[in-house]
Amino acid sequence: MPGYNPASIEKKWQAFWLQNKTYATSTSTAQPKFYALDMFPYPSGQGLHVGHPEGYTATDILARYKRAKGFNVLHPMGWDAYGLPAEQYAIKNNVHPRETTAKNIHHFRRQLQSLGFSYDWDREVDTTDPTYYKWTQWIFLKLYDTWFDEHQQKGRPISELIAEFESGKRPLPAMGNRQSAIGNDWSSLSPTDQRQILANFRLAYEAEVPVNWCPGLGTVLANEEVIDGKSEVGGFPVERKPMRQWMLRITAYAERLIGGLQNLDWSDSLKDMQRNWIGKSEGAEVTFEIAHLQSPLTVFTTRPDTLYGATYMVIAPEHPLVLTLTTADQREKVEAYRKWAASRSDRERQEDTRKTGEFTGTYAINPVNQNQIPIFISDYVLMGYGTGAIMAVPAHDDRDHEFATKFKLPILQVVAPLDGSRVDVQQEAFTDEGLAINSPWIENLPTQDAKKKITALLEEKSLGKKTINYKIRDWLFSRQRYWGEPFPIIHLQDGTSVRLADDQLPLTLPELADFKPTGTIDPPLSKADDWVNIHVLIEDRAGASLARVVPASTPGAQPARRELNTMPQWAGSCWYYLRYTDPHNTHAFVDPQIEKYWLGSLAPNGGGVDLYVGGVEHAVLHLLYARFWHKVLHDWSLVSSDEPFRKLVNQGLILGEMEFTIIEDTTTGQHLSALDLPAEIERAMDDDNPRYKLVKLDDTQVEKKGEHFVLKSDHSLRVDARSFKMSKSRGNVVNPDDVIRDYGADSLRLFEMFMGPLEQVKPWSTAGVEGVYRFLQRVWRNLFDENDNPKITDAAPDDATRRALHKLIKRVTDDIERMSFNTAIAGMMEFNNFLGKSAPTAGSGGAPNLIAREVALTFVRLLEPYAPHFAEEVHARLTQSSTLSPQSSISALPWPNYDPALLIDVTLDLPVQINGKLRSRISVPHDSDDSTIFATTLADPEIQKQLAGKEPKKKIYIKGRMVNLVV
RNA sequence: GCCGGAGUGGCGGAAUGGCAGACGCGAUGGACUCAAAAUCCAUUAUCCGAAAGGGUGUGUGGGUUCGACUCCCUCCUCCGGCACCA
Repeated sequence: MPGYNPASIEKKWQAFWLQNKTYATSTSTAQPKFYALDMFPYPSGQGLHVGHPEGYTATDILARYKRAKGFNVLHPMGWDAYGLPAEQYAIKNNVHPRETTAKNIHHFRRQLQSLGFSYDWDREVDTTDPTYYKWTQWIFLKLYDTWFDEHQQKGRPISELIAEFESGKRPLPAMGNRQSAIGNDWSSLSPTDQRQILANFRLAYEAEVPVNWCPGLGTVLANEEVIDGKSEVGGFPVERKPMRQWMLRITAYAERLIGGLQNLDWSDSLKDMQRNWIGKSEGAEVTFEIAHLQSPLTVFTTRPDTLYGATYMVIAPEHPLVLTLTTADQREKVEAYRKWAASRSDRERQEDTRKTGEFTGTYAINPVNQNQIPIFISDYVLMGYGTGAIMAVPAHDDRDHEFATKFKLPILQVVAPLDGSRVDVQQEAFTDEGLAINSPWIENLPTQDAKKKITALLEEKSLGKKTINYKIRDWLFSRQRYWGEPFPIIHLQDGTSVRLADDQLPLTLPELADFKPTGTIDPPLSKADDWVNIHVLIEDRAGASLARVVPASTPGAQPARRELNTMPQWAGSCWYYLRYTDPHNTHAFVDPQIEKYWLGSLAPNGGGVDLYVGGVEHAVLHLLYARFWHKVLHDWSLVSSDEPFRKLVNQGLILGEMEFTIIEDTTTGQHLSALDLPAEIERAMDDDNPRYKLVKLDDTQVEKKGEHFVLKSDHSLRVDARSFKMSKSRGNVVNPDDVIRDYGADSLRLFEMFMGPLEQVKPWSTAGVEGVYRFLQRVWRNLFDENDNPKITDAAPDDATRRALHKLIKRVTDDIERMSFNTAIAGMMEFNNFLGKSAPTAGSGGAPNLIAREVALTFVRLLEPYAPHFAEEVHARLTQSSTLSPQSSISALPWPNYDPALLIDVTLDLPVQINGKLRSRISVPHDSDDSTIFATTLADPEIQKQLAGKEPKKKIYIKGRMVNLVV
């Protein structure tokens, strides 16, 4: 069958590309480089959905374009293959997660290859491969061996900290109540004590922390993985519970993680999401003495200027001083409140924010005026933020106002509006900035100045200090799961832990027949007895301990146990972009020279990945975690840039096809609008045998009336017209395999790029896929006759065609550079329509003109990044290569250049406006001077009619664009 | 509530200070066909008008400008994120 037939050509070219390694990245570092990175997928059992090809096509277009521009392009793909779903599936179906993972990877790889992406498949990485996770463990140990020097704002080797302790340059920190026993001589400490001290500094440390324990999954979850008190995966309830966990000290890097955002080419919204997550707020800590008590209480506030308005104080129920502060007669009530607050889940707390609390019976002394103010406990104050205690200023804080009103506490105004207006703070808190009043130290100062002055005074009198707080908490880094990277950590009998020696990596995951959760807090790895119980020799490395696993019979060997937790799924994705640059290195996670070439600051654009595209769902977590690891590696001079991802784009979600729906009452056959459904109907639809059902309508049954869609047959019935997120339950999921089967990969790629701007949310449209499919058909028919013989001539193209072609080159090139793919495709469609007019297809009447070979080849060269199989096939047919070689691929052709002289039209067709309204148009030679243009304009009959003899007050000519006359 | 983004035909969208609606979908009419599909041609913001032509029009109201979808201010709506973070 002649004509464009994607099914037959796509397979052929995919095989050709793989066989010839057409898209292999060069190991030479002579050329300029371009690193186009996709967020690697979790290979789920569902396979690809249409959202994947969206971002992947965008980077593929850039990769293909940059190759044609002479760049050495790194465009890799891999698998983020550890993770809960594989383990859940494995437990349910009793297969090893390794098997399902391998199967899923195979499926994903086949699907991606069927889309024609130009990945270098020799650089594939798999986070579950021991040759990969060896280095994940190695980097973890780097974090373990790092402490954060606040002064230098930099991670430094733990050995340098030891050296500072040894030399006495840094005093030994206190160790709880053993302070006096420790002394101040590092080398006289026992190894156990030394290890305990160091553990307080390491970026990777163990801590007993209240965690989100999810009994349903048998694991703890990060805060980020808990949504509304339920697990993000599976939706199981989550409870708070203190457990020993591995933590990463990401909080130490908070300031640098904020600062680093500034120079990144990321969207503002994405940067804001990261900033909000880190949650920096500047304020002051203020110390309040407690009446009749020795120990003072410190609060954090961002409004120190309202200190005179503090009429009471609140501490969190879990605050360690609660019991000390509570008087005997209040004890019973306070205890009861504490118990009640502890039993409340996060969810309940979020849903019910009405203020509750209890008076402790004790008073604090306001340091600026010596007023005694009552101390309450309440769960609206969180232990995890600031100091877990606040000064309450009900006149100027909504939450304090609500509490004060309920507990009948005094409300004292200390800030007045700037405009002199009156506010009634008894009724409502005034939270804006203004002028300080009733505040002797700062009377009449505007808020900003008042903050500065009172903070300075507090510091002077040792009553407080300027403080910065962050919302971000340390990263909970361990999971009670089987399917993850084991920690290269050994627990000794003295209760301390020690890292494994580098040369004993990778620490491979033990084979377990039964990897189900134990049902207790013990992780599944506790079942691997032989693996867990080992003997080690402890070595001393620059003062730090290191464990080496040895046979039990080895002299000096001591019994020990391995860490039973595994790392979270984020671990492997924190550094995969580095591994792609040097994926087979067995000596290092990446070779320094290679890293420098691909990510170094010597690169023209300042280092990091040149383009990173992925879903917005990773806006905070993955991107924050990866940036954190990258900065630690940078502090070790192991990577040459401070930021990993210079330019980042989030592709918009693809929604399901637009749906028109109404509701049918099945008993009466009556139709109802599906908009604003009464609650009882909505409920009834969930019944097993629903009285009401949703009726989907064809778009021919519907029309627009005013603001709304209505039924054509009944204008009074409003139709619900909406696109929904694709979901199995809605039945609106589009499978890319089906689209490829029906229209081919090129049409899928083209359509996803043509739908609209990459970053935008947009609905799927099957008719739209057909539209781009027809476009490719038309291109084919313009170039080949009904027997697939080329309608091509070697004669030079006519002037108009040449000009149109050069305009197209410029347009497509500029549009790719700014990632405006939809408009580039529109340009190619226009050009093809132009070709169709000059070379009418057979059957349409006109005598078929032949298209110049040069024009056809340049056109498909521009089309290749979007529709590579199609372009290869056309190129091969037009060049009539009988044997296919790597050089015969269209990708061996350079990107065309345009001749700027050809972009200028010989005659200008200028619109003429009078007072900004279009009235006429004139034609002038493109090089006419202003006076010629105005003369032509005034001579124009239409303009003369409009002016009716009036002389324009002002004549404006915008070069090459338009003329405007002001009368 | 706070932060960010967006409002343009029946639909997806184009135009980032200079001809609003490119391109595509859908729709309508026509050609080809015994017929259908496919393909091709034409029309397609809206109002007035037979037409020529003219008026209006980018969520709302105002402003800046010779000129505003585009910049500034007000309000409204939708989407995304955060949310008792002191």
